[in-house]
Amino acid sequence: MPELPEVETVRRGLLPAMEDARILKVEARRPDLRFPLPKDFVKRLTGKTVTSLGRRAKYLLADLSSGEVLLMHLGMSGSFRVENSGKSQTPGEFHYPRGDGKHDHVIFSMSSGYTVIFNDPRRFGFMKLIPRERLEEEPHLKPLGPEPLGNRFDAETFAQSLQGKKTSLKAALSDQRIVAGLGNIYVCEALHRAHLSPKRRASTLADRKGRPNEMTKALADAIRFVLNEAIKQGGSSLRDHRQTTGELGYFQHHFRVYDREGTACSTPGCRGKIRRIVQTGRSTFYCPVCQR
DNA sequence: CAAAGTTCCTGCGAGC
DNA sequence: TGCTCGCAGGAACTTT
Repeated sequence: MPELPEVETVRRGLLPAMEDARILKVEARRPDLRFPLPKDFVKRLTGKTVTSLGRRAKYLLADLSSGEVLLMHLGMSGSFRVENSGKSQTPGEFHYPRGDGKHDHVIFSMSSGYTVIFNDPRRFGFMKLIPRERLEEEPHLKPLGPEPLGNRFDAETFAQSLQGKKTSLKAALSDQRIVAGLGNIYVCEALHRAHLSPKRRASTLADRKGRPNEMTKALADAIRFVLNEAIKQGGSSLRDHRQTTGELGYFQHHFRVYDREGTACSTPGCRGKIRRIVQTGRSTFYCPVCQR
């Protein structure tokens, strides 16, 4: 669930606690998340300073004074919370944990005075330590396509990667090699805003030479727009977190199609109704009238 | 019950 | 004909 805007929101929320702060203590309360924690995990982190906290697609990267990078992924249910003198706050108001502490798996005590707690009920998240000079070869990062909000993503490169693809636009946008960081929610939202059907062949967004057309530009713009809006709103709080009592992200109030099956399409003048279909095993929400 | 992100596996069909 | 490749679909991991 955490897609690019949620991960970016988490990153910003963690900055005051982590950036330029030393890790005084690490507690790993279980030996594994999705994968076993790295060997000597606690030892390799303790006493090190986080020199910067970055993001690539849905991954967080903490640069350490030891020359290693702590790579973190939230999986589907991972969250961080930041605590200080008994009070807790959410990083960027995203993903407030249930508060039972039951799934608090990794705890960092920082020299900033904050404690950073990684909570992940479903344990699809993971943490990994990588020497900085080997970041290029990291198997999780290597296949990733351009950052949608970065300079290397534009209609030209987008068209080139869609050229000749027989797969649907939904599948193409979900493919992290084409553009990195979108998940089910923002794929649906971007396609709706670009008025393009999730079932449309990806290759129709490039000409024979792989050049962009109006649709390519519209979709690239819609992707950037929807991600920027979501980041402004502090991300989305997701359906299986709706019972939580803490601060939430607000972007879900801006969903135009996601989880809105049967509701009227919000496109001005459109009389369509939002439909749900299943593509490559996942729900797709779209308007069959204004998305072509 | 299905939902989420990622990776891996199988099987189909198109095209060479 | 037989091979490779792209793509679809499903399984797996886990919990509410």
